[in-house]
Amino acid sequence: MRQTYSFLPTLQALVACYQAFETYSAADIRAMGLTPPQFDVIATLGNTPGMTATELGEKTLITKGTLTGVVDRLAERGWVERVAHESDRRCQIVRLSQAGEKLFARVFPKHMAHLAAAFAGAGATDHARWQKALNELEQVFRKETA
Amino acid sequence: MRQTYSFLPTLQALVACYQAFETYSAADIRAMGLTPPQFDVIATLGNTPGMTATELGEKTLITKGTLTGVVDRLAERGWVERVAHESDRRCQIVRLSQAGEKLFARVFPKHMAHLAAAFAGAGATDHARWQKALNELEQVFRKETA
DNA sequence: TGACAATGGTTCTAATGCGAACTAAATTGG
DNA sequence: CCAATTTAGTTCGCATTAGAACCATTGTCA
Repeated sequence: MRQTYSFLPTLQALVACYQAFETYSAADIRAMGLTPPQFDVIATLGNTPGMTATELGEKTLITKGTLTGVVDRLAERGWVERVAHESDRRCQIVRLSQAGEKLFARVFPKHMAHLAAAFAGAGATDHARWQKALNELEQVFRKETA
Repeated sequence: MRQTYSFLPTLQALVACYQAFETYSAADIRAMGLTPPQFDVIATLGNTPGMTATELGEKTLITKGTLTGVVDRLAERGWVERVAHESDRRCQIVRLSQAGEKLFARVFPKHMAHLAAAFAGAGATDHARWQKALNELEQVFRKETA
């Protein structure tokens, strides 16, 4: 009777795939003393002059309530700093500190290499097919919300 | 220089797709007064005589440390119960209570309908293509771990 | 200009989430 | 048959997570 739902295998595959990625990626990130969201923020801020907290949340897919805490802990460790926005006093610009830049230079290439190792056998055709499938599937859930 | 990493768009698509699913699915589940992990447990236990906590964790992809708390809260509300395993005193069988069965009968079809609505336009060919892509991608991360 | 809605962040609560340390029970090897 | 190892669950510490309530600031519009 479970099989009346023909979409379940697709959803199970999506969740299993995402979990596998998370596990593979997070192990490497934690070994460097960071959490996945912390790494996301550092990676997003790297090679930029900084950005609004809202913009940072959009890029990292972290909700604003959560982002406050993540940035707090990164700021405590001296890797990011909050500076006032020039024209809009509601905004805060979040950017890497000097130490943050150094951290970025150390951990970002390292993690990219870790990911690249996993994709060693994949070609451009594979990536195109995967991206097409994922984008289609994403639209399945977005069209209902809109 | 970001573009030296040809796999990043694939990973971004995976994360975005998963997030879209989570958001779409969780909204419906929360509206029924449950959290996504709680729904997973209820759905997994439905139409079964119950199972070991380890087995439940494997099916729901919830780590054992987390599962303890999830089952605790479901047990407090009277939806699941823990019973001793017959031969192995280390194990506990987790199963739905009477109230849990009623809850399952109420929320499971409802949520399946919600998901089915999203997949309304998708055919068997689409599902086959999506599953193939997701399984391939999952193996990318698993082959390194093994 | 002055009520009023919209936006940007913080704070709060409840629930995950993971890894590591821990207890109890079962299994294995010699 | 006993010591050493494995397995099943719980507990703990720390960090995230979503959503709602909240404050301050900005934008809109009559």
